[in-house]
Amino acid sequence: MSRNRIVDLAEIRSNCKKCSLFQLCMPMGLDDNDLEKLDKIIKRRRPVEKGDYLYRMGDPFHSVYTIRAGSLKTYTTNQNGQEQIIAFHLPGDLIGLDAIQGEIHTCSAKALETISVCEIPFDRLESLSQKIPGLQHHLLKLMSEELQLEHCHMTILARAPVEARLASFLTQLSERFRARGYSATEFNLSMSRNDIANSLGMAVETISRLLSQFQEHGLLQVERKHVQILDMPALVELSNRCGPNAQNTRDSSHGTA
Amino acid sequence: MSRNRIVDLAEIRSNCKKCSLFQLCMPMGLDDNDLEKLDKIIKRRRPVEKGDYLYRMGDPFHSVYTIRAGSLKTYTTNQNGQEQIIAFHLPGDLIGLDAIQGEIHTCSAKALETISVCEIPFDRLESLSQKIPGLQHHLLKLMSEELQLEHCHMTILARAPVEARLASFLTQLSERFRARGYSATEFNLSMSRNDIANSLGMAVETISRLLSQFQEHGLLQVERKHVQILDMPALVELSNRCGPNAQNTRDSSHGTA
DNA sequence: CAGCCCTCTTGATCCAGATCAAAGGCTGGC
DNA sequence: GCCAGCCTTTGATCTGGATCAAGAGGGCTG
Repeated sequence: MSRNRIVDLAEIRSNCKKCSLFQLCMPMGLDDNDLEKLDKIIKRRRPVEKGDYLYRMGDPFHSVYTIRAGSLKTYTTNQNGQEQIIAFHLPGDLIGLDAIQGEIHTCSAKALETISVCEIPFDRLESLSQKIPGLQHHLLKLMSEELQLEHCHMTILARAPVEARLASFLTQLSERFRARGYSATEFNLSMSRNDIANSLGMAVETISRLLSQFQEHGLLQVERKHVQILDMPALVELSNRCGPNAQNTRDSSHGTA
Repeated sequence: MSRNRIVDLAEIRSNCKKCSLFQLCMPMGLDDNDLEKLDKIIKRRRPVEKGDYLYRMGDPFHSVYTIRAGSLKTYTTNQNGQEQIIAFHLPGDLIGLDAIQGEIHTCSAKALETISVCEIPFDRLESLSQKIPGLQHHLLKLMSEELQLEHCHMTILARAPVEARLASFLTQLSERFRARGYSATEFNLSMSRNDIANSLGMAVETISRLLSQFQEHGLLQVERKHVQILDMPALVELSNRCGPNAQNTRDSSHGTA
């Protein structure tokens, strides 16, 4: 199981200071002393296999997690057992902060592929951030950012036509890849069409149709999980157009507006 | 303008310790010493009139606000000028924390009626919470709670049929009134039907029709802004049923399932 | 007090996108 | 290497809720 992961494990043992994701997950401007303190409270965990849970809705809350590699989804489950995906998370993301209130996880976190994470016991993080002002600010900032992202997502869910939803999903993902030093125009989707549909409040069939349509219109190239964005400005334009008449804006020869 | 508000102003000048909302907006367990420190950084502001802004999207972020009386809505505006309501806020709510990241307000906050608020300069709140562990924890907890509420809202926006959306809105509002010591079954809606529709991702007409329908089914009594809930269990049931066949569950004689 | 405007309600129609159906492709297991 | 099962795509149909339309009621203004 872990035989072919020895290299990963070795890498995982490296400390915060050497971690390439450090700038994403933790505050700039911590001095070496603070860094060491932080490093001490972090537990490196064994990789989590695809489909496994980092935590489940209802679990007691003890730790938050930063993703070192791979991606995962967080989702809630309602009375009828239907799941609703809240967000997808990429390397550098800090997850679990939504469970501080109530001290019970209100989402489940499931790996979309094999992932590795750092576990940070929350009580220790909290007392550490009591001592390190930059850390406290960083935590608040991260939660604030999460709120902003969700506001954006809510806006999309409430009003946007399907084209805008998918375009928005793709451009946002692209932006996040760019921020992590990956290509912004070419990437692999770690989530299924079903997951995309779920997170955007749509049907799988609609996702599939739209991807084909986007490809036809020359916005992107899609082959199974692999996506190459060809016309980013058009996609961005589409994603902003949450109003009426959100059709192809590039080729206006047969546009409706 | 403020001539008929002298009494309010007097009340507003009272300090945190005497404030009836204190338990809602600030952490339990602060000792008198801490309380005084907190009290010192809080500015009491003149009432904000109905329709006025506490802050606007794009404004630089300096302060967070606790609502002392009245209610307001926060909303974002997209490229096309369409607004999307993020949330309604009641007395005791602390708002503005979503602007920490970026230090620019990403929502506008507009009074639904005349409100009074306490303004808390964020930098001072932050350094104070650096000294008072309970305060830091409280801030984190409040943001965590906000995240949870938004997850819930997102779930509703993504999937729920209109009956569930409205039922959920009403039961949540009821719950919040109860938490503030008001009646959970009889209250006035400070927001217009339009605002309700907007926040739930629906059309005004649908809100209107559903309210009539709920009334016909004996779930509630509604007269303009005034609402009296008659069958809370049924409403709760409706609101949980985010799945298919979310019709009247009480009278199963003509149910579809 | 009349008039206007704005919010709300109710009815009729329409359509975006869900659902139903069915046929490929991959992928993982044996 | 082959089979089973899932994921994805594409087409056909259906429907929930939006949109369009038209009053009705309330409240603010002059």
